[in-house]
Amino acid sequence: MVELHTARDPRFPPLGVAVDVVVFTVQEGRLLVLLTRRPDTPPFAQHWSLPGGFVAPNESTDEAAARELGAKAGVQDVFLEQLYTFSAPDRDPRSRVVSVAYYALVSPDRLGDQPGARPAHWMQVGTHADGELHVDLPLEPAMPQGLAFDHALILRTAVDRIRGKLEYVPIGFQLLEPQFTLTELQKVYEAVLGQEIDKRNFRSRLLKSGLIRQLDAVRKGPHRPAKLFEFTSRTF
Amino acid sequence: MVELHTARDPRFPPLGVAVDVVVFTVQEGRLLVLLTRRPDTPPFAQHWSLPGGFVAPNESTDEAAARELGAKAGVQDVFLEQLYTFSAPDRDPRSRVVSVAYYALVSPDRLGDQPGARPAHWMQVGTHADGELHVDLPLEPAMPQGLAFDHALILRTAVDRIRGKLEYVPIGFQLLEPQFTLTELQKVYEAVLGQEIDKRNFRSRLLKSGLIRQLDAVRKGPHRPAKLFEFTSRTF
DNA sequence: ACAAAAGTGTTCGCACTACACCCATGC
DNA sequence: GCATGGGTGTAGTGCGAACACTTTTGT
Repeated sequence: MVELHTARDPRFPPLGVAVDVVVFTVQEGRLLVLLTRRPDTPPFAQHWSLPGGFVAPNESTDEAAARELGAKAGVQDVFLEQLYTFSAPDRDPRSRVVSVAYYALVSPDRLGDQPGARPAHWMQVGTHADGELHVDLPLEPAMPQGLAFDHALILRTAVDRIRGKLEYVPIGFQLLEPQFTLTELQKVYEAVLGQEIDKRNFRSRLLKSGLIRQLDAVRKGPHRPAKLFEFTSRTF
Repeated sequence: MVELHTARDPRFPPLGVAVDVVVFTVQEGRLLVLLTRRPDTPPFAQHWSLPGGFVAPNESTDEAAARELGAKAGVQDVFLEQLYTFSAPDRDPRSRVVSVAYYALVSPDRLGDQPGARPAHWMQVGTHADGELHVDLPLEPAMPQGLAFDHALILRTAVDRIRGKLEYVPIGFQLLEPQFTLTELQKVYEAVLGQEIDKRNFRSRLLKSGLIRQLDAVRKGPHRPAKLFEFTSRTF
């Protein structure tokens, strides 16, 4: 802890502390992550990067992450949890910056306009057959490849986390509107996990779990209407 | 991230960054945690606290935690993982300090002398019937009660983590010598989980898992000798 | 009537739980 | 021979995995 110095010990100067937020959503069966464009100046000029920013003196990293989420994605009161802290001394080539990474889950209906000053876009996170991830960065001419800083590592860590967590914590509903059909819920699971799920097993498991409750309404579509469900509790 | 300023933006000054390490060991069926004594000066004068210290400019938090572990507990090359980052603005009343907490698992045979300048002691972590934790702090006269800073929260987070992790990752062997008996392993599990385990179920589960291999040696004692085992891999 | 998505049950194997007695050794 | 910890098996139950066809609606 803090014993080695009282005010400032020159061997241990304060460091830059930032938050980076991996914002996920699922649309049309695809897992999407929000990326922003780096400025035209080095380092990583014009690369894509995770939204993030420095922590202010009077706020926790949780608050800084929530603030970033509002500023860059235009959303509030969404699922947001700490992921991991990345601290390699050279992760930012300009100066020492420790990044406390967060991940957020946002349902498409809560996505507002993106008020960010620089462009922010939703990119699909795909899974190769060998388990490797790839982000579908647009291949504009002369577009730099790869994510800025160590953001590819942060993204991979975040995807691993939500996949592991999805299997034993009901976080899937964070990516859906309050009312949903079982097929919609299954599509979310499949998008996050990157693999298909058996429909009958999925449905019986969810119904037995007591996590969801059937409503008296249906979603009409071009075919047979689907029963609507809601989660029994929005907190857990 | 770094985009908001290049060198230094006065709204986002650098912050103190420290590591705190929750070092666990198991001895005689008791889960122990290493605590150090705060100095005689505020804040938290003479309170017990987790070992920790500031992060140097040229090291990662992983390296800082390993360095702390060597300095305060006298051990190297032990299991050490990042736990969580604690960042409440007022968690250190003197100045803003963000703490990246780690937890370590050390087997008793690897514990060396404690080279720390101030006293460090192993305190038992017990579990009440209602699930609450308690640390058996020595009740010296005029001894301040409770851990310094937010260290009670960090400890509780660490205990929850190793309990959850023990059930699906083989971390138990980190707390044992390379060769061990099944009873010794079971005692470790019971100490960490804070509850008793059925002997037959425990043994059949471990043997079926393939994680351990029986050796041709036995541990002699005052009674029937016990077969010795080792873990099939020391990495996972 | 046809296309498309919704909805539904059974079997099988495995893992977890509960539970009680004999065995090998030192003293 | 006795005290002490080491070592073993079975029955019951619940959960996840595999697997294919019928139903309902819109067009």
